[in-house]
Amino acid sequence: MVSDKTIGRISVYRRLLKEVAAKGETNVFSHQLATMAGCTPAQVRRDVMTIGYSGSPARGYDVAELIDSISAVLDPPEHEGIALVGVGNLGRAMLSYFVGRSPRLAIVAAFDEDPEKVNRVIHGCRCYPVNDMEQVIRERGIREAIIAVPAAAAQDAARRLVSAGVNGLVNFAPVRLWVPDGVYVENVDVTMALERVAYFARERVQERV
Amino acid sequence: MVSDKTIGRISVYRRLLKEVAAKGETNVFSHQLATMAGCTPAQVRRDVMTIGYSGSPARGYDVAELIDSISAVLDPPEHEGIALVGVGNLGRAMLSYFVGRSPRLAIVAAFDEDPEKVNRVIHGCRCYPVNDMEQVIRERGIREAIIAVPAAAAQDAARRLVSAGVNGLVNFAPVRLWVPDGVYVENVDVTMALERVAYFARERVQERV
DNA sequence: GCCTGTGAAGCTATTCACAGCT
DNA sequence: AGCTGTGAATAGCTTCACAGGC
Repeated sequence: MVSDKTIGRISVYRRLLKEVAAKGETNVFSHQLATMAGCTPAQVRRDVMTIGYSGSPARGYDVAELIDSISAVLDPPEHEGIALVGVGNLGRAMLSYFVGRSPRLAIVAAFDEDPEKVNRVIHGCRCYPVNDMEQVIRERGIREAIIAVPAAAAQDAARRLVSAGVNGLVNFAPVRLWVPDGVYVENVDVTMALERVAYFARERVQERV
Repeated sequence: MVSDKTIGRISVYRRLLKEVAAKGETNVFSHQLATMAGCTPAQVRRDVMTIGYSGSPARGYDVAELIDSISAVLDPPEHEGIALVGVGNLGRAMLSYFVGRSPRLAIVAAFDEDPEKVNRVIHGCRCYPVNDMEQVIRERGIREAIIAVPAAAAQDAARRLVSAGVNGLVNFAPVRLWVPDGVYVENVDVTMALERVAYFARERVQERV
């Protein structure tokens, strides 16, 4: 079991490595990856060690091999479909964001209660009525979902998703979700992010005085 | 100086406290807040201590006073306007999200290069052409910004924002931004969040076997 | 009895520093 | 000379556990 911090960073490394590969580079040193990722070389080496890959002192890491090693950890053994609940502005942003991304993780079903959206295909993804949620999720064997509904509707969405078999959630609603043990929730809290930025932006300025 | 973890949690506490206040409760115990926030009572007490508030063993914390103490840390001394760069789906989601929120932090100017959007008012916020960015930000004394543009445009947006005086950024683009010392960047990395959820959702299931 | 405030302990994550390799 | 891999040290964060108060 790898720590959540390391999982987050290797996800970033992989994205950077793909950029490096696109430039035609075949090898990369820990200090280069560290500069790109905004962390220390020691951190990169420790993370790489954690996932069981190793490079050579002479050439650093083989870009393609490191991408494969990271993918072996991050990627599900087979394609996994993701559900999206809520096709408002945020939901559509998620759809356009994940269109044409990693084939292993793609949004395959969206849910909304707006009759205008239901049964239409939005950004390449079919939108179902909320009432069909349990059925579609079971049929497709969906295990992860993105909650992009207003705060008041989030808990109920989570409950229904979990009851249909979902055990991983990305939650954009500004509420703490109650879920059974064994369900993993990652909260993306924009208000918190903004308040944090406002605080540290102020503090940093004062620091320099 | 308070740690970023604590700043994040007290932002959550404040939101929860406002819910508690709305129910008419005037006092709350650390274990109640902890349950709502998904952390331990000791953590709550430590955070409250850090920001210099204290409750009473008999009544716990006074809800209104604790909200005020948190606000004294989090809120800027006077109203601060925030800029939004990129009025696509994600940008509009941010606008509707922050409409009618805390009066202390509000999006006061949006920027986009789409002529269809420029000079219109969207969700109550005026949209300016990207070319006016420096000028509007200087005139309004804006210090924080949200970057909601595609990855390829993010670094340039950051550069222009910082050159105009912004020193706090919430970045939704999946790239690491290069900014001078003294500028605080909070990355909201949705791909990372989703990959993490996929990983831990899988691991947790295996754990139970 | 059940709460808060807090020193001290415990844990986790990060960084150091250097042996070993090319 | 400059890199990786990694045990050891450090730093930072969380939890324990209990004194003190109502």
